[in-house]
Amino acid sequence: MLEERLFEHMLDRKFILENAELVKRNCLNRGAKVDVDRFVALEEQRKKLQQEVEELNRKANVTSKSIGQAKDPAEREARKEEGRRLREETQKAQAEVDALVEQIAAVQRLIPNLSHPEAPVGGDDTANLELARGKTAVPEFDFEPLDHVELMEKLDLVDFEAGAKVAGHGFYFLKNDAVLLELALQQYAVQTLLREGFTPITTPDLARNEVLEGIGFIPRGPETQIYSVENTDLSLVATAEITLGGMLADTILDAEQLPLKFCGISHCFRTEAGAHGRAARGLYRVHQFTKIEMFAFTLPEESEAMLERLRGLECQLFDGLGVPYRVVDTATGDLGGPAYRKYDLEAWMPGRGEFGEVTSTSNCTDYQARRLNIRYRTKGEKGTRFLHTLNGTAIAISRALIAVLENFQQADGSVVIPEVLRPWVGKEKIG
RNA sequence: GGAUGGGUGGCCGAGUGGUCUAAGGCGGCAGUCUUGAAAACUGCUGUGGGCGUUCGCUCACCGGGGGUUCGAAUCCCUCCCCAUCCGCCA
Repeated sequence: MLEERLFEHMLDRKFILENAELVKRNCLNRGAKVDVDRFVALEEQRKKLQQEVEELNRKANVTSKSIGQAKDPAEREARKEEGRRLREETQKAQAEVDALVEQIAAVQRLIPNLSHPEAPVGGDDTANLELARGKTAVPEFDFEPLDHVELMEKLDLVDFEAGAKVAGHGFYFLKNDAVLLELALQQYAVQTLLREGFTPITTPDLARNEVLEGIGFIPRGPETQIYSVENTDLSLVATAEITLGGMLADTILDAEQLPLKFCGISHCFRTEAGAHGRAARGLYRVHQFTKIEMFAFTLPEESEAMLERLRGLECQLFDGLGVPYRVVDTATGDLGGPAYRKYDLEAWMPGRGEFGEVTSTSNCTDYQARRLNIRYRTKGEKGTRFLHTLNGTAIAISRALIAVLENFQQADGSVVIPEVLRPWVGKEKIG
């Protein structure tokens, strides 16, 4: 019961007002510096002023309506004057409200989603909690394993120099069997999800900034990860999550239609501002890659089960590939703005000798739905409610390539193709 | 890129300055009838907010923003989107 109420008003102004302490604690856990008290004070002031505006509006409406009926010209003039006075007053009060709303929104934008009670509390990724390991054991090599950059260059699978020449550092050309591998990984992911009832979709690679903001990105912020297109309100998408969520913006669905599950294929563009140096070698942190993304719209009471399902699918995909990985429950400080709970899959990367993130799945509850105005209607019930959105990586090509190549490398420098990919690659081995 | 026509409630669609309520239809819900269902008939039926002890009252919303006016779906400006045709093009 309590939880249901929680979802219903999550992070709208009323909820924040009525649960200021809870919101404050959550901001602290997430490392979000937000002045919740100021929000409450401003919002209370706004509510009072808003009521005054509405009362003035009501009076002005009454006056206006009476003019059409007044016969006497002098009487009409007098009422017009009264109307003018009222409208002027309204405008003044409204301007005050607008100014308040702007200040309130500025604070509100900084407030992250609530957090799942079981999500590990902590400031950053060092507080993340390992939940499980994949079916495949971390490989023991009887030789010194190469990292994917060395492997790919030896096998003529990539051209980083040409990428840098054409588009700058962080861009690359895939070549030869790497291209077949990319296509195979796409097929493998899409075919798997098709069997699970997902609707395959290719999406635009650009989106309006409004949509980016609805999903929770800040396109023109100082630390943005987003490429903006000059002289437009468009940005290159950092993930198909943006376009898939935006696809249903301003939509009211019937409850029976839910859940909707999409499997989107798009390119992803990231500036990676300030991320140079650390783990930046090769394909790990690049400005462009292809990604197969899962996205689900669900009823509020079904989103937690859906998150487990998306995580299960990610495990299934990487178990199927034969790539060793661990599942991590993301700590509150590392959740970002929209996620209520997030699991990452981290694949073993022999070249680095450590685990590296390859997928991420989040339950964003109604945080994105509220900002994008995506609701549902239940038969026989009055009104509408915000639905829940979830996203999860099926396969991010660049990082999946690292994991596959590094784990399947042989002593002679060749790479065995995972069995599930062979139908599309058309061979058993590269090199 | 050029031309033209459009954007109205869950959907379709009327509405070019003022009768309190955005016509009508479809869909949906309820009722009558029926053994049950369908059909027919009758009634109800937009979203969000505020106030009020049930009934209710009220504000905003006709693609977005701005303007004219006492009063705008309607007039003006601007932007966006959609359709059709032409041009260009993978």
